Amino acid sequence: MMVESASESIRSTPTSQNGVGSLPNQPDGGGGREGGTSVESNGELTPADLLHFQQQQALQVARQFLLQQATGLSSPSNTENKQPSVQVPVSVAMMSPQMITQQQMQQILSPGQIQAVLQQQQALMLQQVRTVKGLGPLEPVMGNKQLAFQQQLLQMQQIQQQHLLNLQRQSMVGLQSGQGPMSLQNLSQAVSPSDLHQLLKEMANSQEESNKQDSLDLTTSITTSYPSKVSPSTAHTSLTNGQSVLQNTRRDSSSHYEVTPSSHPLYGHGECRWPGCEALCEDMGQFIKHLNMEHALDDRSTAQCRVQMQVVQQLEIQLAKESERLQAMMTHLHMRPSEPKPFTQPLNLVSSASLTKMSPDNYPDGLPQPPTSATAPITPLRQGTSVISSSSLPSLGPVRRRIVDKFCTPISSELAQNHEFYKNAEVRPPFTYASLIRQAILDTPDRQLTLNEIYNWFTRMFAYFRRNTATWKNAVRHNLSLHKCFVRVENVKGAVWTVDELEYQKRRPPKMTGSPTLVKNMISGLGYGALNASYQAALAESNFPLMNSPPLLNSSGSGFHGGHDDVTSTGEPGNSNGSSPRLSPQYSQPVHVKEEPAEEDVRPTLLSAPTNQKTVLPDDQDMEPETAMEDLP
DNA sequence: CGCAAGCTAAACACGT
DNA sequence: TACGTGTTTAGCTTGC
Repeated sequence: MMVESASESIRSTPTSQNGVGSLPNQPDGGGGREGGTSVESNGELTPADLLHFQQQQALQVARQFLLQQATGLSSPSNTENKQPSVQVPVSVAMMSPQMITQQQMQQILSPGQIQAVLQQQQALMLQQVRTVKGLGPLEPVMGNKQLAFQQQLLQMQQIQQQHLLNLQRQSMVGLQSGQGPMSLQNLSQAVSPSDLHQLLKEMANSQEESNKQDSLDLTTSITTSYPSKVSPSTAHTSLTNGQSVLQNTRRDSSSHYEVTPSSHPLYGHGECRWPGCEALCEDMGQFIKHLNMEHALDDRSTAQCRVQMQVVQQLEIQLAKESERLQAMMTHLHMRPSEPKPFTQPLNLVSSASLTKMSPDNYPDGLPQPPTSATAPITPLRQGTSVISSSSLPSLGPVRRRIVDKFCTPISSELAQNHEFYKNAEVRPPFTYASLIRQAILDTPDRQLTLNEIYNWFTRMFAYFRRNTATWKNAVRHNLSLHKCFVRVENVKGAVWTVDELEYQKRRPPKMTGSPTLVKNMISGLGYGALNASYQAALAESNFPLMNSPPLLNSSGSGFHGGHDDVTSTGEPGNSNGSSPRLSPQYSQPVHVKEEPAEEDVRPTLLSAPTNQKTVLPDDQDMEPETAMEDLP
């Protein structure tokens, strides 16, 4: 059977090899057409954020560049000279750009090491990029300076990718913090405008020569494994948006995207990047033709454009909102961005280690927040995947999801905070199908959904699931059938699915227990009490209604479903966390659980879920705790 | 290395 | 017959 799906396997394989795991989307990302799909998909989100992020990223790079120069470690001219002196594992060099911000590196490594890392990474990336592009080895023609700039560019692209990933993952939460100690403003203050301008200008020039094929689409870089898909133009474009200082780069002449013979914002890697279109175009000419024919000014295009505008708008709004929140959070916590803390890593690097450094309050958003962000970066780190592989993070597979689960990201919380993001961005939500299905079901007042309604919820809530329907729908069905926690009930309107909360919870604790390290870290870091407290606080703060409402206890079974389930799994596996006995079987509704793969079913008798077997749930209402939280838009 | 958990693919049964 | 819904099985990957 599997054999037959050779092509499919192949498609997914690459992704998994990347350490990203495979997603329904993955297939798309893997093969030809698919690749376009994913790429394009991401492209839909980026426009808005890009503008913001690229500014920051560019600034960051610029800052780094200046920093390096100041340190005398890596000025364009001496790039090759000094690096050999410091030995840095290639893996580190490769990872750093993706996983660690320069600040972090600076905190962890010595200047020399940092430089070495950067250089190694740059060299590697450069090589890879060139390989990808079929450019072959570096052309001798390119002077040291040019080379250096190109490297800087690559670095910038990597950073951009990283940020985009973070953005997608965190839905822009704490973006600025993610930048590290130095905020945009700080940076702009610290670095003279002229320096930045100069740097960018030069970078643009050098890049222009070497990267003519790159598209403007950042998303591509995210989805694919190509380290350098972000063309300098992208950065510039974005830059022009914010810092006036940064304007006047190569693109200053034109405020709009110009269709040069070599690049077009809607064209990249031989594919049309028009939302929803993945048409293959061998060259720019063909693309232009395609563009004019397929995407002419008509109702459809107009509608798509409108949608895109909304996406951008929403993202911008969310970014602003999240930034503001972060600001407030940091202010409240007296966290000084520039404080050189060993582990004040950007959110995306939050780990058990960093957690230990934080006080319970450090995460107003509670654990919930980090999880998402943590997932991506952490995964690669742990897995030691290369930068390249991690670059395709947007579509993390099982690994990511599992990690998230472990980090107890309350799905509801995550969703609450980022649902707009997931709704518009084709980013795979960092949750398992089971948790999503559960969320979908719990989101309804009745706590029961037909299969089709579940499908609709998926597509409504996640842009990601508007593609590859066959794949994920199959997965949904598979999950519904496979997991005991999902109970099929013959209802008036047919068969509906409900969640057996108890069963659902049952399967999670083991995980936590299973990973003593994680648990230990978390415990040591915050202590359960603290953790719980912070988590609750986070819940309370979370947008999710559910969070605010019911005390954990009530939620015991189903109530807390959303955030809680994950929470439970994480911090307080029933056993350890005495504070929140939520999981304790309080519901004694006799619902029969699926007979299936029952694990060592503890006592199926107690079902928290409003399982209405064969009939409409009478007491669904009882589960109000959940209902309360069900505010999912 | 083995196991568990997840994901994906696919075959198959049933009902509409 | 086509399609939707459910169930199952199998292969893979990843984390512990």
